[in-house]
Amino acid sequence: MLPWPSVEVIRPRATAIWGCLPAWSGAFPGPRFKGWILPRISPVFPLGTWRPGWPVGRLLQSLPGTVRLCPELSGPGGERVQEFSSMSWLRVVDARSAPVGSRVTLKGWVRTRRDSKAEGGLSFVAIHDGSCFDTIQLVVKGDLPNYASEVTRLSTACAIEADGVIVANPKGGNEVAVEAGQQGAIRVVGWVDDPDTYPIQPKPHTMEYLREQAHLRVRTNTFGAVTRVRHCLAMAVHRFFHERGFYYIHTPIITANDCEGAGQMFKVSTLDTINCPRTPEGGVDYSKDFFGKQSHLTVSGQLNVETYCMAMSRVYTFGPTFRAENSNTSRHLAEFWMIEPEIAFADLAADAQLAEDMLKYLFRTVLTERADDMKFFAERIEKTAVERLTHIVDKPFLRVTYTEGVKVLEDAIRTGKKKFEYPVKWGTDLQSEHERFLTEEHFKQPVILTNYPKGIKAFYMRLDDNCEPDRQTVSAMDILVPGIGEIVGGSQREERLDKLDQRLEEMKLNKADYWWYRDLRRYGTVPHAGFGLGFERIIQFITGMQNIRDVIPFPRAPHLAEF
RNA sequence: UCCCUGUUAGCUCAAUGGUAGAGCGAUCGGCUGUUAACCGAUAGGUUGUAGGUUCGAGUCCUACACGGGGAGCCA
Repeated sequence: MLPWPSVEVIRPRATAIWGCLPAWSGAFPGPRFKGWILPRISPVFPLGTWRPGWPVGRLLQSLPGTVRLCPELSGPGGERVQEFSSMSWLRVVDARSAPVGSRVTLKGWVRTRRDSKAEGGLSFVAIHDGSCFDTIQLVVKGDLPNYASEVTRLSTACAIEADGVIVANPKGGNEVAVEAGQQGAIRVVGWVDDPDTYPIQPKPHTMEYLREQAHLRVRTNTFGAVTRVRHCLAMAVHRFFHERGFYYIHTPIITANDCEGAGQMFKVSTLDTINCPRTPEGGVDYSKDFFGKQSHLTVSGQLNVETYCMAMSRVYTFGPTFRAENSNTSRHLAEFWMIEPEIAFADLAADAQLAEDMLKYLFRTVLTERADDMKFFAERIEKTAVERLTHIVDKPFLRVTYTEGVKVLEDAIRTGKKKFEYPVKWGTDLQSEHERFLTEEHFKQPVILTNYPKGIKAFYMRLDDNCEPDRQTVSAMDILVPGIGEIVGGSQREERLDKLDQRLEEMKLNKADYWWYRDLRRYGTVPHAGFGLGFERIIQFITGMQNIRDVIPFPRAPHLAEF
C-alpha cells in the first residue's frame, strides 16, 4: 500500500544534509535506489534553515530548485536513515504539500463537516492530526457505500481513516478527493458519543473553560499550536547548547538539602502521615524516613549543576522544578520547567551574553520552524507576536545597572511622568510596576538589569569589587521583557571561599549544610556564572498567551491537580 | 495569603425584587464546490452550594466552594 513512510533526515557533518526521498509517484526525476530517490541537499541553504527530522519531501516542495541530486550515492552516504515503515499513512502536513495525483491514506480527527447536495451528494470534511496548524479538506463523494449511513453523521472529533487522491482545491492548496470510483474510502475509527455535549465545539471557547477540559483542549487550534511551539522550543534549547559544547546534566528531582533556600518546598516522604515515628522531643523522626533525612522536591538544579560545571566547563539542566508557594497569578506554577546553564571561567558579562544569544536563538528558531503557528498567534492571540520577535532579534538587549535603573525611576517620579504605588529607593527590591515601567514604557524593549544590592540577592552571588561604601552590590542580572516581567534571573557565582563564608554567616545559614558546595571553592575554584530561564514564561512571551496555565499541558497550582 | 470581581441552557452572555431570554453550538429540514457558510424549525434550565430577609429572590443579606484580574513570592 502506498503511500511512503516518513523518513528521518540527518545532518552528518554540518555542511550538507543527506537523506532518502520517497518516490513521489514519479513527481521528481532523479536517480533511484530501491524505490527511493537519493538527493543530496546542497549547503547553499543557510545553516540552520531546516532540521533533522524534517522529511526531505517537504523541503523539496517548499524550496524547489535548491536541491542537487547525487547519482553516485548507493545509500544515504553511509549515514543513518531511519524508516518508520510501520507508519504507512501520510501526515496532514505532508499531504498539504504532496504532488497532485498522489494516492494517499490519511488518519486523523474531524474538525468540521459541511454537506452539499451537488453532484449527487458531497461532503467537505476537514481533518487534523497535529502535524501542522492547518487541516486538510477531504471532498467525499456520495457514491461511497457508507456515505449516508456514516459520512453524513460525522461530527467534530470523530476519528477516521481516508483513502483518496491529492487534488488541487479551486481556491488554492491541496485537498483530498475521496470517491468510490477511485477506490476511495472513509473508515470511521472512533465515533463521538453525544455531539451535543462534546465539550469542544467548533466555535471560540474561553481559556478558562478550556482549562477545565484540559484532557480535550489540545484538540483546539490554540492548544495544538502551543504544543508544537513548546516542542520546537524544547528541541531548540538542547540544540543551542549542544552546538556550543554544553553538556546536558540530569540534576536530581529529589533533594535532601534543606538549604536550597528559594522558597517553600514540597516534602517527599514514605512515612505514615498519621502514625509517623517520633523523636524523643516529639518531632517527626526523619531518620526513619526513606532517605534517612528530610527530603524535598527540588526548587532549582543550580547547586548541583555547579559541581558539574567545575569539571565539564559548560553545562546546563532542563527539567521540572517545584515551588510550594501559594502563588495565584498568571505567571506562576507549582510545577514548571527551568533551563539553567552554568559556565566556567566566565563573568557576569559572559553570562548576560549567553542569555541574550540563547533567547534570540529561540526566537529565530520558532519564527522559522513554526511560522504557521506563529501566524495564528499573531492573528488571534496577540497582534504583535511575530512582529516584536522579529524586531528583538535584530538589535542588542539594553544593559542597565540596578543603580541606573533606580535613577530612571526616580527621575520619572520627580518629573511627574509616572506615579507608583510603591516608593523607589536604592537598596530595596524593584516592584512589578517598576520593572514593567522600565521594560514596557521607558526602554520599550528587553532590558538586562545588573549589579543589584547584595541585601536583596542570594548568598551565592559574587560580591562586586570597588563598590562605594554602603552600596555593596553583587554580580546578578535579571532580564526583563515587556508583558511578562522577569524571564531570566542569573549571576556570577562567588568563587572565593572566604567571601562565600562571609555571606553564609551574614545570612545566618549553616556552613556545615553547604560542605560540598564549599568544597568546590576549596579545590580548583574558578570564576563561573549561570542563569535560570523559566521555560513556560518564554513560551508565554513568544506566543502572547496571557496565562501561564495555558502553555503547559497539565498545569499544577494551588488547588489545581485535576488532570 | 491580601484586595477587586464574577458564577444563569453544551458554550458566550442578557433579564427595575414580580411568567427564564438571545447568539453560537447540537438535532431535523431547505439551499449550496463548501471552508467563521446561509435560511427555517425543534430540543435544551432545581439561575454554584447552604442558610436568611420578603406576599414573592437570578436579583437583597451571610457563610462556603470554585473561576478571573491585580499584589506579594519568584522563573
